[in-house]
Amino acid sequence: MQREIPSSLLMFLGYRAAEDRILAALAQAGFGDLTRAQGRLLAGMDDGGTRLVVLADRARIAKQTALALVDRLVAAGYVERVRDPEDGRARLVRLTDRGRDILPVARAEERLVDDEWAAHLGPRRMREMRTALQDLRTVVDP
Amino acid sequence: MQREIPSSLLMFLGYRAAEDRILAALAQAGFGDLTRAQGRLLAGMDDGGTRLVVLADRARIAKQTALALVDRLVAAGYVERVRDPEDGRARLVRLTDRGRDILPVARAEERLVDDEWAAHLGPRRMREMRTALQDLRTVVDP
DNA sequence: GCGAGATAGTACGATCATAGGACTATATTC
DNA sequence: GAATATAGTCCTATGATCGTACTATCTCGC
Repeated sequence: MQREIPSSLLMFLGYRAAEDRILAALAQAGFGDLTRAQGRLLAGMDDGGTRLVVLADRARIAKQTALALVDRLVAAGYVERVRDPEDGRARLVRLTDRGRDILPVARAEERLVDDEWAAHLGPRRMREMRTALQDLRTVVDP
Repeated sequence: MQREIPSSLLMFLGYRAAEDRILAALAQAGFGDLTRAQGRLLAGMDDGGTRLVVLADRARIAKQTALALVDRLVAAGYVERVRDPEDGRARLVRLTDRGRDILPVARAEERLVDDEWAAHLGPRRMREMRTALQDLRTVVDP
């Protein structure tokens, strides 16, 4: 009798496979210099710019780490820092035009992966899995 | 209308939360020197020892990376290297007595997390989510 | 208004994680 | 037995990660 595989490990496999796919698609589209950690940071950006601490929080990293990643992204021309009009301490990290070109590629691949998973499970089970995962957010992402 | 959250991101949240919990439990039990990457490597070990390339494959890292992690784990006294009787090129990475003490702690916390999730979703939905995740392995973990 | 405490960003420095390239020893295949 | 594949290793370079600590700014209670 085989030990039960923890749900979290199953999630790791899915997450990691999807991330690999997105990174590969980005490389294909000319964004081969993006690293995994940079990608995770970018995934947390919203239109109009995002504060460093928010990015760090979303990517589950310390703000010093986020700072280093943003520095690299700035150097690569993907994001820029602008003043936050609402808070003199803060600055907003915002996508440049080049950075904005990443989004459609990443989202298309994200969507493709989701569609493949849905094709494998069938629409009903896929929907159920997704709602279950979403419901777990209250436990997992407080 | 909010953009749909990709399933893979939902999985990341779950995986990461569980990993944090396990790491915290291990630290509590006196294994505070274990890092995230070391933990992921240890999670891939089976009784009787495991080859480096297998560990690398399971943790989704290059064998050079696995080598470095095993070196640290050896130095920390958690694993040892023994000859592989079936292959002169290979060596088996095996848990020491101290390393074996990690397992019950990690598994108990793993289980606790799974139980909490089940309590939140209810047994039926938890079961459905798990089987869906398991079915995705053929797509995601070829 | 003002002072105490919280928060945003940053800097420094140490350590770990990660992998490309290349090499050796052993196995496998034909 | 020769050609090829595989397991482990070394060297090296780069990236990721965070503890500690500091400054500037904001917020809240008085």
